Amino acid sequence: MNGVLTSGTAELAPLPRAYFERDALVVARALVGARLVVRPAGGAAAPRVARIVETEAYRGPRDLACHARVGLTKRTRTLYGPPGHAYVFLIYGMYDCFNVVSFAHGKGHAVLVRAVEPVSGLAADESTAGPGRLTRALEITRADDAVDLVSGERIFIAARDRRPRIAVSARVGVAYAGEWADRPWRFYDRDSAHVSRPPRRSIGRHGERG
DNA sequence: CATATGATTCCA
DNA sequence: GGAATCATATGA
Repeated sequence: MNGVLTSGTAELAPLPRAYFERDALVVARALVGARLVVRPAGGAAAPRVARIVETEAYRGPRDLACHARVGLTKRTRTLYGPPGHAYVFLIYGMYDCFNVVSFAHGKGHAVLVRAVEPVSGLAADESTAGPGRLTRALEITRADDAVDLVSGERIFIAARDRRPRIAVSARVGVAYAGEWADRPWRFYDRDSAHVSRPPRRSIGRHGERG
């Protein structure tokens, strides 16, 4: 299984390991517009394909919003593992969050995927805006923790087919992290209607554009 | 062992 | 505004 798929005329192939071997801040920005592909268990059903429209960078133990702040534990084993693997964790006892381990083995960097927009193979009525919603729609669970995203077997990420207009903001839901919560480490597609927390709609000509 | 809490979502 | 719901982290 090399993971190569065809979607119309576009080829979907897994991004290489080197793509993920960069600071999470770089990977987070690069992933906006990339496509997330999930092969349903069993392999009979069509792959689910979605375009990533919102991400956040988490940058290791010094970043007090990052799970890596507690050091290497059973939970953070994957986060501290090699880049290009999925780090999936349960949040609030109810939702699974999908992350991509980045930078280098032992660094504790990851990129949280916060929203995607459906491309193919997804139920049209299910929302994919929000980290808990997209995993539910794509059927990504903690069972997928530590899967290799480069092998192309179960989950992989394919390059963007066009360059999105990217906006930046502070990360969501990390107020406990003090000054780290204010870092502009959230990236989203300005033109997507599937971002989890859209910017305030500007009224008139004085509104900022993202 | 006991307790607090979270990279969220949904409902009133 | 508040509940749901539970694995993880931390302290007794």
